[in-house]
Amino acid sequence: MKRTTIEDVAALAGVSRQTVSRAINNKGEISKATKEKVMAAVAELGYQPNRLAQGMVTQRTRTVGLVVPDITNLFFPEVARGVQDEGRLHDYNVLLCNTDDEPEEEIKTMYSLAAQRVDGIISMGSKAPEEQLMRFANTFRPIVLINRLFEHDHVSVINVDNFKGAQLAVNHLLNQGHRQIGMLVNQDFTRSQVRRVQGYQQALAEFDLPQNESYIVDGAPTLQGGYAALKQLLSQSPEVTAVFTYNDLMALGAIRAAHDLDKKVPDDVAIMGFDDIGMAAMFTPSLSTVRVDKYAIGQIAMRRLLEMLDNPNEPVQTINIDIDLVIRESTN
Amino acid sequence: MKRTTIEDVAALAGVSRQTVSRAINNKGEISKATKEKVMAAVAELGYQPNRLAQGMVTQRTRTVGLVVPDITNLFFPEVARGVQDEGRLHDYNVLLCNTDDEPEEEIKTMYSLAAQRVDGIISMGSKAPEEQLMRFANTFRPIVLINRLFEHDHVSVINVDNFKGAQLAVNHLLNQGHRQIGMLVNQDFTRSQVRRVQGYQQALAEFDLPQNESYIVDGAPTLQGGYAALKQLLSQSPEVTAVFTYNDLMALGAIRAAHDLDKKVPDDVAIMGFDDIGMAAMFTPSLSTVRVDKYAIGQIAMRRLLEMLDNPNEPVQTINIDIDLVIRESTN
DNA sequence: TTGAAAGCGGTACCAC
DNA sequence: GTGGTACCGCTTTCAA
Repeated sequence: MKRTTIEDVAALAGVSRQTVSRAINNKGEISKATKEKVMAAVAELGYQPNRLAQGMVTQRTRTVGLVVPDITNLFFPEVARGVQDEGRLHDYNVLLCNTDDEPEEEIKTMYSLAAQRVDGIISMGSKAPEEQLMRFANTFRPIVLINRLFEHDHVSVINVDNFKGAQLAVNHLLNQGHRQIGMLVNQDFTRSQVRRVQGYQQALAEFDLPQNESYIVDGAPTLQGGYAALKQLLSQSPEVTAVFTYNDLMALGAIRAAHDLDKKVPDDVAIMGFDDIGMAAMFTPSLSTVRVDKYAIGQIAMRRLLEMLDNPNEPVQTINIDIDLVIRESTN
Repeated sequence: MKRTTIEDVAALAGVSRQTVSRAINNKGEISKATKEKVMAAVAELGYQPNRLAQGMVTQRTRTVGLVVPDITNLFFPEVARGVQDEGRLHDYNVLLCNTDDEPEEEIKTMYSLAAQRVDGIISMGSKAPEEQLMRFANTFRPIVLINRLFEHDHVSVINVDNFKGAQLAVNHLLNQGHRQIGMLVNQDFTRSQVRRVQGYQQALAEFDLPQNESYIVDGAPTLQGGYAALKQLLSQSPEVTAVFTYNDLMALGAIRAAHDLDKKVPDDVAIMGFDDIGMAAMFTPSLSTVRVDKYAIGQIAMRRLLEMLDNPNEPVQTINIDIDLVIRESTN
């Protein structure tokens, strides 16, 4: 299917290609009459410039890459929307890639995006080894990393205040009178995971409570993971009366597990999540959690990327996203 | 940041550009010795071919466009994963676009994807006017449409058996003894919406039950929409004992609404959804629903697109995706 | 087996 | 104000 080119438009309008280009891009001097003639031809042929060709010469593709562990995880679609909506405002398209948390896939993906000449990359929950990420950042810019600590002058970083969030969450449980507080977490050593555990530990420490290793139970960051992890925790340590989870998905799975164990939430076990996904408010009991504005994260990341594109020499930034506590029925 | 080009590799290896191209693409005759020399240079420079340039000459970008109403809606991320995973197997990337169910945005998006020279487009839940879609299909190929009826020799269609699914669902409720059965639905006139309502009506008709217009309540296809719609339905028609919803999100919202109205599910109201999203099994009560293999839909759509790309002259296909009933706690 | 030249569809730069 | 020409980085065609 031969598509119409700038040449066709030029021929129909009886002008040169450059004139067409000027008319379309509102660039350079051009008489009103010619411009109208050209635009008429454009409309008649339904002409749209080939973005590849434009990209070749301008070295800009108006495309960014968004790398996430798994778009199926309820956290990421909202971030993706933020990125896309902000991108659309600036006529940018988004290439979405999943890594399944595999560092090699992640690195491969980033190089592939670079080969496709995206203008920038936003990567969330990166697990790539420091050194490989460094090597990549040396060859590509700009990059925005979400929830990963990293220093490089091509890389801006956006971090949720995971430590504070976890601290607030556990403090709330403590203030409710709980003293045996467990945590369900996916031990994947990402920054957000580590910080949430540290916040949990800090809160306990400030209450002069002992750190009981066996109160921290490992599990996948999913409904099923939380379900299994709570069952394990309660069978090992039946004295536990409250649980803080790595994310809402795990928390909702845990609530179901409690239900299946004939434990009432929050009377027998209080459960507190992290993220505030849409489902959290509708669940029965509705979930107390730490709210993270996922959409805003996406928006901010995209804005940062565009700024870096416009001002390549400006120093990179580290942005902290604030969080707050949402108390619902699952804690009391 | 100047990236290394084929020229750099050629210079380092001491050969011409075409020889490098041949070595990389395993195309044409080339001696083993030269090839090794070239590959060494490629490795040393970390060279990756510019995909834009490749696309310009081959007229293939190895990129497809995926158009969805809203990636935030739990149904779509799984389909997107199916598309991407299948795409990745063939070295394809996916441009993801949201339309927010706005026909104009949808059409604009498709033209924009065409301008970016994606090799094909997969569009889900299209609401674009027939005539505009037709005009677009005349200028672009190939296209795969999911859940929209459309005939064009550039367009393959994938349909979930919505009619049968709705029929099965309502039949189950009828077999449980329910006779006052309501439906909560987003009246957006998409194919899937219309067919699900028709299936509901057909099931009632086959039981010689009257069609009560006021039993069909309109609502957004979201948690909140289902929540509000159930409240409205029960206040208008308190005699209703069972409800079938357009999708699981509405069903889960409805369950919460029933809870807030002090109605037991399923004892006071039975609730049946559609889609079987991951959350359905974890909710309390867990949700009876019509299972749709969303991941498979994405996979199949991508495969179909690749086939159409490989065999442009083969006639297009219409593929039906089968469904089945999953009975859980919310009906009995 | 290898290289030179043309061209994909645009834009930038420089004449006129 | 408008047109000619070079060139972005690659593959295809054809000649050597």
